[in-house]
Amino acid sequence: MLRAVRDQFWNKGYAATSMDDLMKVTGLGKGSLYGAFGDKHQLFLRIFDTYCVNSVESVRQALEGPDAGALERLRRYLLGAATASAGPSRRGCLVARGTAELSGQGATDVTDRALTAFQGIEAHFARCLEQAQRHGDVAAGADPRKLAAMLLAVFRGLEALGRAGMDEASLRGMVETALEGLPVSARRRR
Amino acid sequence: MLRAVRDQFWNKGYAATSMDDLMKVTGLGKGSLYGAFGDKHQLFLRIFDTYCVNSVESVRQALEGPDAGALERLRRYLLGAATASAGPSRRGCLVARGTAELSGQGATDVTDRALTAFQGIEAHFARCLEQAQRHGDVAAGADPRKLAAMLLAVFRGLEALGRAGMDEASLRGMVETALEGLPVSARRRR
DNA sequence: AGAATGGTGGACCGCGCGGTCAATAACTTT
DNA sequence: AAAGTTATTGACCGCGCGGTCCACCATTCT
Repeated sequence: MLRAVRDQFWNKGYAATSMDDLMKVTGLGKGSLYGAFGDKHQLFLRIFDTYCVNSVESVRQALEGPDAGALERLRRYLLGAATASAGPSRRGCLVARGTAELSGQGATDVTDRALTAFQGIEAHFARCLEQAQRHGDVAAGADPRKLAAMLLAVFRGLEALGRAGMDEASLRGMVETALEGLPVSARRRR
Repeated sequence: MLRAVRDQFWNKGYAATSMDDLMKVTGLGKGSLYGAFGDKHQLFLRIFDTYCVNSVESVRQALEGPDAGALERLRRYLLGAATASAGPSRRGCLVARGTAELSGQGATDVTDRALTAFQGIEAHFARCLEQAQRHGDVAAGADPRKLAAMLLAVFRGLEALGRAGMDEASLRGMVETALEGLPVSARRRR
């Protein structure tokens, strides 16, 4: 049922979603919604929060594994994100949409959660890069955290560009180019 | 006067901006607005369009110059974007905000303009990188268009992360890291 | 000067919004 | 089975929305 609410916000945005929409989509009466969550904003926040947590968790799962395949897992994850952002599935990422819409009118509760999520994702990228470094796929001298931060920017860029309708091939190309730019350990350099 | 409308949309978003807000901010009567533009959506589109054109143009201007300083100009531009995205100025980029809010309910007129703008910016990045390549700051074998696309992703990522409240130092770091990843011509490699 | 013209303002419209609340249904307890 | 208790409902509220429309006034033409 929370999922239905989430999809509604996800598809139409915060302001464009009315409480009647939410009634229709959940099958619940208006009073029940207000009784359980108190507010449209609070309801959104609830949805947004679990979405953020899930996002970070799904990144963790996707990157989990032995040192050997770490870089490849990261690559696959980012390419998957590129494909997902591009498809005419259209909806993109709720975190991006929510922050874009609600930042700037004092909704620090929203942006704070988004920031935390982004930092969580960045941390997982960094851990994955450390693994890759340990395995020798990334140069020993490199700073995994800096690289992770930069890949996070690319990651969010994919989402933004995908929303504008950029095609899948271009987005995947960006990922490849970014990964090619990672410092490779000397013995692996072509 | 169009500037006042633009600022309103820019600060509050599309859905959250009412026609009364626009009346107040322009000093015009409602009938005048409708007489001149016909519609809230059309009015937004008008604003959005010129904003897109101006954005691309401002990139062009920022990157214009001799081959010698091309890479440095690009670097400065991206660092400036990082700083601008981070400040508690808050408003960020109207293209990003508009596409995030309006993509997905068939508003292809909005996303099309945004996509065109992004491609224009990418093209200017690529031209600048070609210059840098000609001057020997970028490896001869590299593909400036691919690099430009990747930097575009970083660029849009900065905006998205800045909106979530990420601090300026982090954003600037991402730019530096991305630029360090560019293939440097052999004779300049440390 | 007076008539014709067209751009302008803001009262006005119906609607759908976020939010409330008393009536009611469903379930628990004895 | 009856009483008590909690959860659910949808009619209802006032408001502010996007959009319309006409009286008004400044300008121009004769």
